Amino acid sequence: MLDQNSRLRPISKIALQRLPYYLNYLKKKQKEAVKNISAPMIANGLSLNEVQVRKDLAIVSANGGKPKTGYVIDILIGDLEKFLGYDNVNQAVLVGVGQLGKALLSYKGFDDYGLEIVAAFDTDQNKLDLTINDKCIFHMDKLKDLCERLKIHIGIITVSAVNAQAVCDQLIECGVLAVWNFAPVHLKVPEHILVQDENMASSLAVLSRHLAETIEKTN
Amino acid sequence: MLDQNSRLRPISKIALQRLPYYLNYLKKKQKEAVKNISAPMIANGLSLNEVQVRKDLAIVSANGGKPKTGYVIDILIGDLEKFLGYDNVNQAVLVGVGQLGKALLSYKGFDDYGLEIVAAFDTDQNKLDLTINDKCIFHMDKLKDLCERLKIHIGIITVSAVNAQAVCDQLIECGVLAVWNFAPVHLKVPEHILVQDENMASSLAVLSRHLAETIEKTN
DNA sequence: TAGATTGTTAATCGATTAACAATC
DNA sequence: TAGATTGTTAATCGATTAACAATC
Repeated sequence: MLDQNSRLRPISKIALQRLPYYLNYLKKKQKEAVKNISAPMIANGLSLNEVQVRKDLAIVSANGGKPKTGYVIDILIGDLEKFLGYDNVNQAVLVGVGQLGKALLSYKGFDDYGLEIVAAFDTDQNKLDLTINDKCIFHMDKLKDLCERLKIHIGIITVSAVNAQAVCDQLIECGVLAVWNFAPVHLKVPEHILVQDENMASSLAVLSRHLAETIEKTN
Repeated sequence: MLDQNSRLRPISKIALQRLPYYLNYLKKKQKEAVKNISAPMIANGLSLNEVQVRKDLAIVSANGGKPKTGYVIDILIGDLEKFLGYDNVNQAVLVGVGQLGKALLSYKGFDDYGLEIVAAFDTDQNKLDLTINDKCIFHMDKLKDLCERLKIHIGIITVSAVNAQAVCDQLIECGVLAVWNFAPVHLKVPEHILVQDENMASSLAVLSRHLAETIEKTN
């Protein structure tokens, strides 16, 4: 139960990352006209432990659930969206307009998660002044001016591994507080800056190993 | 130290995901003509604990390091690449040729990680028989035939959240053993099937919260 | 009332970090 | 030899899961 006049409730990163799964599941159930839902039900739907679900929801839920009936689904969805900050929009810039950069620029779904990419940057002359999904592509020269003027706090890095650290340094110089890094490198940043890695090489390592183990077992 | 005639060395998922970072760092140093490298050096370069680095390398390295000098960088790189299976190629199919699917199809870098996307599938008539980066796009009808014929073990899901579970079920039906899931949903799969999630909604939750916390502190 | 479910405290598990002997 | 570094055992830390009283 979350008291009204509280500050931000502490939550671990790993728990935080589970919340969008709850939200997705609850919205699905909501569409099926389900009105109440219990932790054991959610746990079953998402293959989680039911105590874990209850603990996660205790952080998020303003008024908690009721024994026997569980949580009111509409209220719980609202609490999750509020906790995840989907109501207030965070603006971001994207650096590196390659295939992946273009894909992220084109993606319309970020609105739902409270993210707005306001502009993209690249050094390639051929890409400049193009528009993708109504987002302009500027030269890196203009990064600082735009970020400071619009008080941008999120930088998305979709440049190659070799350039990622330099771009990261520039973004921080421009006042960015959180970096979404798609380059397969470790970025060194000051203590108060957050780097969220989306490292496909790491994911592929997990996939490849699972296959190796599975195939070994069948021998 | 890894004895020659061993089976696959056990490793935790979280340690496995660190290995590509080591590899990237070592290759960078190799380019700088560094010949030997120590765990404390790597730990410093990647902002990790040095004991953790040594334990990770102990799993991967065939002959270990030497006190005082550390590891021979060329050998360690070879050991890592072998451990990660970058020498033998895993074939994959991709389902869902939207913006993200196209970006992944276009990406040339997967070769380096031992992944080859052999074909893509969609249900949209307009996308069929197109070719992206030499990869054909087929109708879902042809999924099973192709997967079974080529013995495909990896399925990449880049369809929308609502369709992801159905696509996942089909892939498993086709003999896929590991699923790389870009849809922001939890997929239910049999025990022996691995799902590796690339959930951008989870990442955004982390970014958004960091901003909320940082901004709260400045008030 | 009976029992499903909540919220929370205690126990377990796994990963990280500290301590330390061995060695090049 | 002296000391940096290795590999490993022990201690710590945090997250997950089990146990249980409270309650609708």
